[in-house]
Amino acid sequence: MTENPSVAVVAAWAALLRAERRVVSAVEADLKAADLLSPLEYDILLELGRAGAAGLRPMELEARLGLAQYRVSRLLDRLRKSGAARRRPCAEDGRGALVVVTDEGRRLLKSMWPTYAAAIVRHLGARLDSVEASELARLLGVVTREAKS
Amino acid sequence: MTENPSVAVVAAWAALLRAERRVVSAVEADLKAADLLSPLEYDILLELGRAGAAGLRPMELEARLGLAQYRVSRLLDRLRKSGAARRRPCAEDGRGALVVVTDEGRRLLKSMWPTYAAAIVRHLGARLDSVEASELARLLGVVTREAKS
DNA sequence: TTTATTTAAATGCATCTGCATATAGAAAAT
DNA sequence: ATTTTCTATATGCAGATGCATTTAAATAAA
Repeated sequence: MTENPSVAVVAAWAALLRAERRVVSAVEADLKAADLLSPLEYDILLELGRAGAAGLRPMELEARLGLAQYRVSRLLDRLRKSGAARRRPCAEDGRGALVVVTDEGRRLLKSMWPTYAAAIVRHLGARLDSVEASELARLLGVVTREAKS
Repeated sequence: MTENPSVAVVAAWAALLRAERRVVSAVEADLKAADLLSPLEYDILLELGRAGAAGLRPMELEARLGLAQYRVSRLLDRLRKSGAARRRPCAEDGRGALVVVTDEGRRLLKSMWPTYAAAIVRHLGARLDSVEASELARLLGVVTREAKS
């Protein structure tokens, strides 16, 4: 036990692994049952939607969602193939791409929300009161920000 | 927005996805860099270790870790192939298996801990004080237990 | 300029995951 | 006792992920 990495931290780590597996796979199952996109694909379309007609660079998506480069590349491939997104040439950088959500993508995004929201409530919301939910969001937010001083 | 699934719940959901991706992939990277097992494999060996010579049924692992049946089956395959676990016939149930950690598995488990603990501290612990860590563990624990009344 | 270095994105290949199903033994029904 | 149904685990196959590398363009160095 090297140097006791604080029992609480290890407990939080273990709980994070377990909670994520349980909740995410349950939500994913609900979405799949309704023949919809995965949460990750939803997130990408959401970002693209916010970016509007200007589109977004894959590297930007990579940074915002914290995904590996190749993963974004292939996720976009699939969204493109399914008709939810399309590419535009990038004026400032010839290597780059700009990815834009299509109308169909927007419709899909919108149509997913009721099911998605219901799944979130069912598998996460139903287990927390609103104070707990806020606190959980806050703590998880802290975790993804900069290291403590 | 179906019925406003409480902004806080959606925030917690989004934060859970992000935090898990960031922290888990960072820890996994540290383990991989040291040529060690994944956190999931560690967990399995840990459970097997606790079960001792009696071993554990795959279905029991499935339940404890919240994993899909086929996933456990293949994870055990690999642990077996790598020499960290082995099978014993199951007396009470001819269909079943009993999986036992090997000495090599125990050594591996033990040798992993310093690196694993350091990674947990680095990528999770360093961002939380001990009160926050406990609170996070508690809230994530609540999420994996039964639904609220 | 030409050449070297870096950066954005894509891709071949091996592994892993998820789904559906197979196998085989246990428990229940007849 | 047979047959049916159910349960525990494994597995073929398709799709996804991760790694390493490629391609092509941008930037820096010469």
